[in-house]
Amino acid sequence: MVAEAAGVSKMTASRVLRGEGGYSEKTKVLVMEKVDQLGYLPNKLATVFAGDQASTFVGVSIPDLGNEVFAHVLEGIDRKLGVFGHQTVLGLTQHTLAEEENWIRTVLSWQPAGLILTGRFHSPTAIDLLRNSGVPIVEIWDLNSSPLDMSVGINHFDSGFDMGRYLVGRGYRKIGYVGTSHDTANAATTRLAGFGKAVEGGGGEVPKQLCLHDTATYYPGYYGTEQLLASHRNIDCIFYQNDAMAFGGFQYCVSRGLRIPEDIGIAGWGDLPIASVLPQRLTSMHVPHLKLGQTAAEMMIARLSGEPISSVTDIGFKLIPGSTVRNF
Amino acid sequence: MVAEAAGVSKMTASRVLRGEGGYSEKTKVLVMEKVDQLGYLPNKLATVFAGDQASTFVGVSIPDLGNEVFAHVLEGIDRKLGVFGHQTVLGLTQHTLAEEENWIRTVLSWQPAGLILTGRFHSPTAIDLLRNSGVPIVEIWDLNSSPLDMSVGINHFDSGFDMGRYLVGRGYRKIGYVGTSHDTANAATTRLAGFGKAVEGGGGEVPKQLCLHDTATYYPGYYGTEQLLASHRNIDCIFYQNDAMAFGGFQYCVSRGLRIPEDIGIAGWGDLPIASVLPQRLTSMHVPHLKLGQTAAEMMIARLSGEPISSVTDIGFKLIPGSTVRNF
DNA sequence: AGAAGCAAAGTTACCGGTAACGTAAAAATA
DNA sequence: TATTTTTACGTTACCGGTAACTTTGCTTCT
Repeated sequence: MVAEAAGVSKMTASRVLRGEGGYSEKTKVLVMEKVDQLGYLPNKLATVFAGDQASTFVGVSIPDLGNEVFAHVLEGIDRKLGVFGHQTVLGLTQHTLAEEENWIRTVLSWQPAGLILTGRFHSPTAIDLLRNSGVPIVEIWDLNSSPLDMSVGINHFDSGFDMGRYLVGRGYRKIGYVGTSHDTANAATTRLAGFGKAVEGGGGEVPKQLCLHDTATYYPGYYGTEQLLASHRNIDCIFYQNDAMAFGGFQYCVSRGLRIPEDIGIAGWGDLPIASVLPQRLTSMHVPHLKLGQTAAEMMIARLSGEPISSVTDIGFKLIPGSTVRNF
Repeated sequence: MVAEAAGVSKMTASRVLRGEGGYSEKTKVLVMEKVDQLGYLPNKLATVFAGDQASTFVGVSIPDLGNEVFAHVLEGIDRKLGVFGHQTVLGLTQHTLAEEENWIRTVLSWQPAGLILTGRFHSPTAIDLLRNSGVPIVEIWDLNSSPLDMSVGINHFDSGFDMGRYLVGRGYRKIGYVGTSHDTANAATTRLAGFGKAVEGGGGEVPKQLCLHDTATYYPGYYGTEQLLASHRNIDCIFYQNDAMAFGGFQYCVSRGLRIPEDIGIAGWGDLPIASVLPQRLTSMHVPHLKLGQTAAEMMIARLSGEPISSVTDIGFKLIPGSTVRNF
């Protein structure tokens, strides 16, 4: 420690730095002088390593940032964590459990205060690691009713089901789905399952078009729609993985001269900002992304400070009728 | 260290774990057995703290993630860093130097391998901290020709200037600007300065509409356009801070029955994915965001491994003519 | 058989903080 | 004035790894 250049023991310097008392005013001034002079910064590694202080890292895994939804969730998390003096260690898992597992191993070796993971599916090894680590864990996005530790999110199956029931209720029967596909089951998969159940239960069918290994954004929505419509006849409505894809699909339909909702209905999911400026209000499903992230961070903080909290929080969703599906 | 449960000294266990030799096969098996059994994970804090190994953290500061541009840059950085075994410690600075300074102080106390900072403006204290720390630093986004250490990005003044000259060349003279505004000068400010110079130098003028403390995305583009057009007459073209805002403005103009580009020209910036699905090709400025992030990470890695690199990389931009400005 | 060489360990010290305890001098009290 | 208490420090040990050095026991060679 450089502050012994002030001619005191490092213990005294440590006391001054932490302001815990037990030193004279004279000594304090002397030490602080040297601190300024040398631009001394404490080494947090040492404190945390010695176990004298808890770590302030929180590992946060996110599938990808090309999807606005996750970018907002991450923003919510990091902002809230920052307020409480915690730092985010980011991990982009690219929708694969193997990447997640690797990242978990690495982050755990850094002795984090906790982990926030997107999704409720993890590799068996990852689950072992997590259980063994003993650190607080929040699983987000896909509500896990029996979480490893804590969970915040929504029930994606139900949200898909509700949308399916709504569209069937509007009289649609051949409702296409356009989304992306990855190696790992995820929330979108669950949503689609719920959607399919509702539509098929209502006497309809769901032709699917999955854009493999693509990011759920505008252009895949555009070309996915093109492919879907080329391979199926009489589709009367399309449900998209999210609003960005729905917007891409919307533009494709418009470019083909299709009237919305007269010729074809369009439904998105997520209620992203872009929906606020479309010529028609997009039928969608509102999910409070930023709040979800903030809640995850708050649950983590609460757990770290020993406050009692319920381990599962359903953040809820709300169907937005919009005008891109018919409303007879 | 738990592996001494195997009945060997911790040094022997350490040797086995690192595979550096000097132990018998029997001992190796014994130790590895215990490792598996106990789910042992090495404590990186200890290794790095002792100085026996370099840290694998890289601090990355980003203004906000609501702006897709930065989300993509971050994605590029994190992916590339991950490939080389480094972790991103995120800092969202909310466009303020004070936040950045606080974050820098905290991250430096964690002994990071390096820092990647967005922008070339930093508080004086921050600059002191950075200089003193001795860690490699990459300033991104806004090209800094005399960087603290390294810099990757584009010359925003020039990119604004080029766009201004282009629009003047298309015959526009009263070209509005819609963007956001924050306490700190940033790349958008610089861009606007270049734009203003070109337009005014060409005999035009630039009425401005700045959305204070808002995120540069769709809706501010929409309402900013409304305000701009309400407070100025005869605006023949609008230049936006980015494509998302331009899209919001585009929608506002369409909703008002304005024809594009006949009644009003629209120019964005950044060439975001959304531009790929619009009914008209948006006039914009292409910037390789993902590549920018990757390059930043590569420069950092190169510096860390002692490879010689040039400290300033101009990643370049390219004007996309599009069809939202007239093309006579 | 004795010396030399080598493989397979063990020992010690250190990184930079802080807890816990020790101590000398000054201040308060008897 | 003698004794206790308090203030203002200093010392030692520890966190979990690893570098550098030492020790032990077994081969191998002369």
